[in-house]
Amino acid sequence: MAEATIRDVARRAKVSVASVSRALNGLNNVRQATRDRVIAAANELGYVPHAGARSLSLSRANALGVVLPDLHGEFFSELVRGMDREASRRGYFLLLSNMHAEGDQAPTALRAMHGRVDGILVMAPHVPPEMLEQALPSTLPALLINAPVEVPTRPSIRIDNEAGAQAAIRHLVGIGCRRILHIAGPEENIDARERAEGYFKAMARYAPGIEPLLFPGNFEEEAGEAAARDMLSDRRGVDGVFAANDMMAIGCLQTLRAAGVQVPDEVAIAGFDDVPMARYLSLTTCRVRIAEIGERAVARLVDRLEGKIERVLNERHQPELVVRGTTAGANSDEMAEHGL
Amino acid sequence: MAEATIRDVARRAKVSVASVSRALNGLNNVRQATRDRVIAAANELGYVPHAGARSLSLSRANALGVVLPDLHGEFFSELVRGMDREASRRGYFLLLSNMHAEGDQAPTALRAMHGRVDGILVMAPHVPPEMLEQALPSTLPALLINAPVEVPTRPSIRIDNEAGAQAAIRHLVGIGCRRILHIAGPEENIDARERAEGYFKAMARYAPGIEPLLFPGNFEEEAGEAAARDMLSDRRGVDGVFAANDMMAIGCLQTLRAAGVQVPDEVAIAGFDDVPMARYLSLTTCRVRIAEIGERAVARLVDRLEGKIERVLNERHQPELVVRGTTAGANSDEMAEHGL
DNA sequence: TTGTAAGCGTTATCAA
DNA sequence: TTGATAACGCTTACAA
Repeated sequence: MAEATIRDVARRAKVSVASVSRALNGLNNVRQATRDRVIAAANELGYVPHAGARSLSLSRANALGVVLPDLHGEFFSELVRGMDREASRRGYFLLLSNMHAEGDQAPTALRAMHGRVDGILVMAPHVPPEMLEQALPSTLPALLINAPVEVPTRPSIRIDNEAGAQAAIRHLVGIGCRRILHIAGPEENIDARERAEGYFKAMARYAPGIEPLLFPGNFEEEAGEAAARDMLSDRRGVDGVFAANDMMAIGCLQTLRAAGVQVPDEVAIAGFDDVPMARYLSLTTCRVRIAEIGERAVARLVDRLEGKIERVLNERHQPELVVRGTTAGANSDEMAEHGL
Repeated sequence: MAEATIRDVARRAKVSVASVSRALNGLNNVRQATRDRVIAAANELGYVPHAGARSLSLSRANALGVVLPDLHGEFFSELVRGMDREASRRGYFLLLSNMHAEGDQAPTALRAMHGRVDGILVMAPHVPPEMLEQALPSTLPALLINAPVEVPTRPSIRIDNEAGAQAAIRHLVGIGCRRILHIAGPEENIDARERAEGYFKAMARYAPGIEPLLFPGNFEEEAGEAAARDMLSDRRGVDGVFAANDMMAIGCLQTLRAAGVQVPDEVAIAGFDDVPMARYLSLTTCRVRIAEIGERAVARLVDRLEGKIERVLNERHQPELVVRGTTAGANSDEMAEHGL
């Protein structure tokens, strides 16, 4: 049998479709007896309202589009988990569309969302802003997550990468590191660029006169391994490593340890993100509460959809330095307490 | 300005809406000149078809509903990643709805999908089958992932937990373990139950006469730690551990090692899942290719939606034993090669 | 309090 | 090859 429609219910309850709609949506201009009849009929028929038709009529879909690049494990799930949590709290569905980093999939994915979502959450750390601006349907409210730059006209939420990097360097210097190497992320990635920027600024500030050392990476574990091998062949006096993300920090850590280098005694290591593995390897890192970012993103978008005006347009998520074994030198706590 | 509709395009191109629809959808019964005019007009107006209206008219939404419980990190993202990959390949969107383990959210979530998706993928390892069957809209094609039992009328995809458990035990016995402890998962979880079942069967088969040892757990790391503490206080001759998932295996491993127990020499440990961390900790485990399950699930559902009949109704995903350091005894490879 | 009917933005049928 | 027009399933004026 085909699914029952509102007309079937109306027929069965011997009322008009309008009354069915009113009764089922809890409007008060309907007699109790009528409402009861309608509800009974709906139950008997196993009637479920057709969300598509409903949203066409109401011109709102109660769904949010989520456009993400190919993300690495934890980052993806945490982000979506946070979004989902807040979305279901607010009564919205999430419509997912991964766009693969390359290609011109972004515009396509965004267009296809028109008419099925009320707003979109876009994460595109690699897409140039003008391309993004062009691809975004002008009428569809959007919130940008980690966009390469703050598009002035679009609300956004970003990680405060510089603050995180500064905290990490400050801490490394605080436990006595001087020649600190930065394993950088991919150049086209805004987070990577900002973390490097934070590194340079922090070095100038906390370790003035000491020349910064950069090793180019790509956020993959192998890059950290490569950096470690490089150090093993020519140490250049490096006594600290700040990697642009945890995976590279982990690669570096494992390779150094395997070669017999004492961490943190000879070389201290800090990462960025606080992936679950960081805790197991006791890696010092800048914690990014990804789920929280997802929640905030949804909350802000829904607020806007529901007419609440925003005070802040561009929000920054503050990472939190988590000190663990890879930097926990003998007297680190004490030194940290003394402000450096 | 409001979004342009098909009527605006029609007006601008001086044709009927029917022609616009035909032209834009690539039907061939439209003159080239007309098509050009329509396309030009559409571009000028920045016209994007309204997916909701389209799907109402076509009575198909090009979207799949995904109903998942609260999953732990890697499992969730891998599953969704696999689904998304296949879905975008096939031209479908994913509509996400986490249902939280408790509550009667399942029926609600499922109902709300009516009219916005063409089929649903449901994962509900904890929901009793009759409740599930009742909640599933009878007209909406569904594919069950890890359902508690194979509902005969519903296609499903499951992990072959028994096979995985048997392989693990066989391997442990093969490297010389005899008194093997099983750290079980939650009782209401079908995977956990099947893994325990596999453990019992395999013990009877590969270590006949040796009494099985069970420690109740809940898939959380802490349960593994508790099991380890239990062993530390009373070893009972345990020389092998098979945990129902990696997290518990990891908890056990860390706690034993911290207490100075040599793994694998004194106690060998194997888990289940092959979470990313397993590789770092060199944990032997049964690999479940989660993304692959997601892909298969989408592929099968879409096939069905598109009229391809299925030969297999209930499919089992075969885990693969991955031997690593926590069981790699001196002569394990050799013994494994000799078939035991 | 109820019913009739006009939308919402498409596609598809049927004539022309 | 085109255009009117009736669906699709719902909500909501407007009338009664």
